[in-house]
Amino acid sequence: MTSSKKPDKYYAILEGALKVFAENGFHKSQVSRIAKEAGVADGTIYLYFKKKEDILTSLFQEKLGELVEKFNQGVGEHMSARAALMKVCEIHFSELENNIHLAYLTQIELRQSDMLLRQEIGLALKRYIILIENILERGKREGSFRPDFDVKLVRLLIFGGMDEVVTSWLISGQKYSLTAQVGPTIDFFMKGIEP
Amino acid sequence: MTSSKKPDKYYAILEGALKVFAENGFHKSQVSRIAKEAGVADGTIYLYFKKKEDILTSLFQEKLGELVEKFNQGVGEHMSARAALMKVCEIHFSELENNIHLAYLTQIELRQSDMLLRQEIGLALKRYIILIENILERGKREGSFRPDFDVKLVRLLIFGGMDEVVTSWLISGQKYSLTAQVGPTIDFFMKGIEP
Amino acid sequence: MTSSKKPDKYYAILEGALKVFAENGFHKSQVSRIAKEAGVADGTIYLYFKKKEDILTSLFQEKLGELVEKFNQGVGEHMSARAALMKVCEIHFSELENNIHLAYLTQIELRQSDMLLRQEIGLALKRYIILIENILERGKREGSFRPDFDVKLVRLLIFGGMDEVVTSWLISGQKYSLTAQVGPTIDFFMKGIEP
Amino acid sequence: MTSSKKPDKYYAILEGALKVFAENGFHKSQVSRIAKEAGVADGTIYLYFKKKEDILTSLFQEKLGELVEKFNQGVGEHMSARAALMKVCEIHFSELENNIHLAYLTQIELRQSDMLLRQEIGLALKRYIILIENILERGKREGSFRPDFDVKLVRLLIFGGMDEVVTSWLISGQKYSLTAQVGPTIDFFMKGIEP
DNA sequence: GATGAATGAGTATTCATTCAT
DNA sequence: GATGAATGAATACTCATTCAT
Repeated sequence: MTSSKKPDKYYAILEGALKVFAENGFHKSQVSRIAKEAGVADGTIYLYFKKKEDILTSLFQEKLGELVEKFNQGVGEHMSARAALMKVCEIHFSELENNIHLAYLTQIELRQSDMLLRQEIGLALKRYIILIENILERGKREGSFRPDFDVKLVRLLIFGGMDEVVTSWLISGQKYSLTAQVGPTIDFFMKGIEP
Repeated sequence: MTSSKKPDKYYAILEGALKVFAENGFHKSQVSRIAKEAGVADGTIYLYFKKKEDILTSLFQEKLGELVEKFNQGVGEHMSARAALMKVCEIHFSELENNIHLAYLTQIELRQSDMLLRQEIGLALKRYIILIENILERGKREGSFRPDFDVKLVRLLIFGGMDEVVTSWLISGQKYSLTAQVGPTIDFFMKGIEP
Repeated sequence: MTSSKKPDKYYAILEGALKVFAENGFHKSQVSRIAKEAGVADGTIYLYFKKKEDILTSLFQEKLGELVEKFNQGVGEHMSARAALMKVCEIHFSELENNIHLAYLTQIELRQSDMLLRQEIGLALKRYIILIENILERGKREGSFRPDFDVKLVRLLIFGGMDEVVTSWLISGQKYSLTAQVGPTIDFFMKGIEP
Repeated sequence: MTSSKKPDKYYAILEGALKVFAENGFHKSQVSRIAKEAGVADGTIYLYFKKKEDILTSLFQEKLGELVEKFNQGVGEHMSARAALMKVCEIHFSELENNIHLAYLTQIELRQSDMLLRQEIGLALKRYIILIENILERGKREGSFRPDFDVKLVRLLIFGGMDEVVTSWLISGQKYSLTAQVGPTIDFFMKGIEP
């Protein structure tokens, strides 16, 4: 349970920023627009954030933190490795399908060119990455997965695959159901394409 | 055969931009910096490109066009579907491993937030996408791949997987060999992780 | 006897301002910094002063008032005009030498560009000016000074001379004794440079 | 002869700044106002000056340079020391009386609180200072001045005196003739006030 | 075609001042 | 009286784009 020590306005600004960034992208978003969206004065933003970029960074950390939390709550140790992997994919797809602003944030804004930012994101995602790797290792131990694959590489391939599916769905205009792709996706991860 | 109708300066500017964008990112790159790098006057750029953004777009089109060309040249109809898929992965990894500026461009800059840009990129990549899909369909027909997977979905999963491997390699500081990952990657695509 | 009708906080703020202004100059001094220095809340300052500029004005008036008071107390009617003039110079130099913040205030901050402010300062200094003029006139009457100089002009020349000596001493980094200059200064005022 | 290497716009901006600074003071002068006064675009200013403050600095240097030049041209070695001193005072008073904007600049703006700036001004004035000291020393050698005064101190007293006379004249609203004060001023410097 | 000096629109950030508590 | 969180006006500076030469 995360006790929210931060004042309401902090979150109001983040929510405003989430909307404005999703609509215009970081660079085309004006601070004053975020302030208006959050219902505060321009200057108030600077009581909570040092620079415009800090809003983006904090937004990532808060939102990715929440997301990672959901993965950790949704996936239990009692599940079979395969079931756990499916759960991960379900949560990944459904959370983003149900929160289009968050989807924009993660699939589009997250890919900023700033190397520093990328590395911060990496940290925020670390727990998610570890969760997937743990499942893979557990599957190997339990014998439900092949014993001979490189966990780190496969983790990248699985994460990258899901990520691309979400991005494609987003860019295409969300014309189809993302959660409907969970089954076939897991099927591919498990069996590959070899007959 | 690409008959280069464009004057030398056009390409000089693109090469300058490739370097400058890779070093600073699109938004932090000044047009005058690109001009200096290309050895032309600031104003000259506007004889070849309408806006700063057009440089980026043209750069994508030229560079992705060359890349796609390499895929098409490297992958023959005579190859088995499996061999073709491996060839695709080989080219994908080796071309980016051998051209770090291009890698930055595709893995980092390509992910700018502009939706329009993303769609243009989609078009530039279309032939690559089709190439992969053709291989998948050929494999199905030939019986070397399973007959029951969704080609479009699997294409996303394969492309996304490779893409993530490249990005991870790039962000980590290119500490290991990217081409060494071709074998295990294709192995995963073929067999999945099921024992 | 100055009955201090003003509450302690009024003076606390002025002392804080004296320090902050001396360190940063008026324009680069933040009100909140003065508040912190004075140990009060930002808003409290506005219970005692209408605007930031008023702090400066009040500071001048208080400090110059004290200074003028010292001149009036130090210089008696019983003294010879020459002795009185020397006393003025002694007090002028020693008071500023012994209070470096006050020296910064009078020699640097006092010279702000605001015409209104300059005129207020003129008023605050009026009693000092009159004191000097009185001495000059008394000297003329007593016959200890020449009868044929313009009192107002000479007062400017004397005041300006002392002022420049102080400023020079301050800017040079207070490397030498200011009070040691009293003798030669008065000597020049009395005899000029003619042999 | 100073060959003006700088382009016209450089001087146009300085003249605009001289006017605007004199009217409003440095801190209350907007860059865009200076640009308008100079007949150039806002951005053009930054082709010639790095920061707003640089305009002020350059202005000082140019204007004080011109002024010092006039002193050096007006005062010859053939003059008696006394005549030379009178010439200095004449030029000092008449140049400022005839150029009210310059008077504001030197008497008001020059007294900014920035220590760095003050020291730059000191350098720009150095040649003037040396000129006065040379006259004083020549007078001592020639026997037309007393042999026993401190040149540096007397230079401060003379410069400070003249300076105060100018400032007083300026603040009072230029109600009287400044040049009419030359005679009595020199008289005081020569003879002091002793009978 | 080529130049690069000139343009001027656009915006993050600061900080004096207010006012609900 | 005292507080300090909130306000929002104000502006130096950048840089993509233009256009006279």
